[in-house]
Amino acid sequence: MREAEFPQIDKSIVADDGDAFTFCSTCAFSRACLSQGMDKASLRDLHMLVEHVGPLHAGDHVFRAGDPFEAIAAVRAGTVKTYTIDRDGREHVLGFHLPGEVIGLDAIDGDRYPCDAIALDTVTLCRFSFPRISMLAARLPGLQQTLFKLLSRDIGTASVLAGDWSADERMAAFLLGLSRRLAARGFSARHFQLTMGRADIANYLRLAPETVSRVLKRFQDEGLIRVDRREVELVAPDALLAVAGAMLRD
Amino acid sequence: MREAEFPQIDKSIVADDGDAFTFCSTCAFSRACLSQGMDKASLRDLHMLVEHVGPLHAGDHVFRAGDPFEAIAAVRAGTVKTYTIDRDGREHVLGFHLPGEVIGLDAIDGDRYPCDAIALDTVTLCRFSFPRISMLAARLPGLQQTLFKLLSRDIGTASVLAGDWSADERMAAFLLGLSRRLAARGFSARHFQLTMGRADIANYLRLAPETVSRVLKRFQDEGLIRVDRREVELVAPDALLAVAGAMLRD
DNA sequence: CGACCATTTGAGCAGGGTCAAATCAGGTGG
DNA sequence: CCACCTGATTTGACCCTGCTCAAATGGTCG
Repeated sequence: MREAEFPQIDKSIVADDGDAFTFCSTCAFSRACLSQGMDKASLRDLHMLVEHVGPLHAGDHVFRAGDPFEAIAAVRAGTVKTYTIDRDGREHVLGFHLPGEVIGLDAIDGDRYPCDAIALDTVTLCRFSFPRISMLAARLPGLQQTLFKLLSRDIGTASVLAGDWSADERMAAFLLGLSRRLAARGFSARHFQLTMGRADIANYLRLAPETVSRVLKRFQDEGLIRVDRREVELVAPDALLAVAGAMLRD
Repeated sequence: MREAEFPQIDKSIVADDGDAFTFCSTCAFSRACLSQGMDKASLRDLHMLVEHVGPLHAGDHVFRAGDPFEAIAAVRAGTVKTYTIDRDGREHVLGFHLPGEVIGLDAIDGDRYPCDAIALDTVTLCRFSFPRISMLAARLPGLQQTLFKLLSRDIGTASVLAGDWSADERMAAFLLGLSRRLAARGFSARHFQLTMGRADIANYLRLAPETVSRVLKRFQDEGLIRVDRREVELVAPDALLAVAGAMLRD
């Protein structure tokens, strides 16, 4: 049922020398590398150092804060939440990572992961040893560029979230952001499941869970969305975009 | 007067073949590269593609949002503010960049700078063509690693700022952050000048200027700091750290 | 001295947080 | 098949931090 919704994950590639191999086309690397015109031999080199992980189940950790940093990982299926627990015991949700997205990049600086990564549902991953992928990146300009871009993009994302936006702006941008990211992977942009609870959404958006609940309800009353439990339908995405305002359009 | 406060900027290096050249030791690259044990010949290669820029004066732009992205830059002297102006005309201060820090990293993803960078006082820079430094990074593992780390660190910094901290926590962390960064470059950790106005600080911390003013005053009344105009003295850094709490210690 | 700008100070307001209670979906056991 | 338990979500009432608006202060430079 859930599986059926997934777009094709793997892609068959025939290398120039005639050798065929299978490449997971969900992970950011393959997509980015393919789009950067990386040749097939290089794709195969990249493929060689991938370690497929999972399936993990809801609540399983991908890595924990303090673990020695060895690898970054691309989500193939499911949702991963990254978060920290500060000295006062408060949790800070850093992000939700959908299929195709890469986690662990913030660990490069420092030799340990600075946050926890936990599966919110059934998750599979591609794991890339960081020393090895750096080494490969030195040989493959396209890969190096891809890594630089992934890192750079995360800076931008974090900066936007750091802005002083209203609860409405945050919520609207969050929904549209999910929608766009899901659409980019072949899922429906209009109708999707929230894989995380209200408390996680609230924490991520720096709001109280009660506020998330109220804003969602108001959005529904205003005809912008329809929500039922964790199921969301964007009824008027354009109106939602207007609410998100500068947070998305900048 | 101001100049005298600056620690030594340039460092003389004698390459293995006996050639001597001067290397600016303020910029993050040289520091990081030196500490990564990069050999002298490589340092010279890096030095070859540096373009020294400036001095720029308060109000001069280093680059503007929308300019084609060509280069990243390390601040040698002065303070650079990065900010965006959103569709509603509101300014969002992204950061203040002190000597030794690198700007333009968030432009790598996308072919244009996503923000404006403006000098707050007299600024000099080292400019590195990005295509050329990437190419060099492919040859020099230490440089590639340095770039990855710089990018990764900025993700972490932005994530912390995105948290939901109180005005007191933000202000305390801001002051201590400046202090630490200045100290790392050889300036006094206890006594320094704010090169930015209250409005900029407020905007950066997502507070109102009035709140910044009030919090600073209260910190002074409580004996944590002494402020006069733009001059700050950290009277009780440890107490300030306690106020910053999890924002800095995590 | 006077204009100008940044900063401070004061008073009042409100967005969103907190606390507590009600509701509801899903899982369990009878 | 239904009562019951559990944890998530919603709803209501109230409060507080930090914002807004406005006016005062004070330093700087012609």
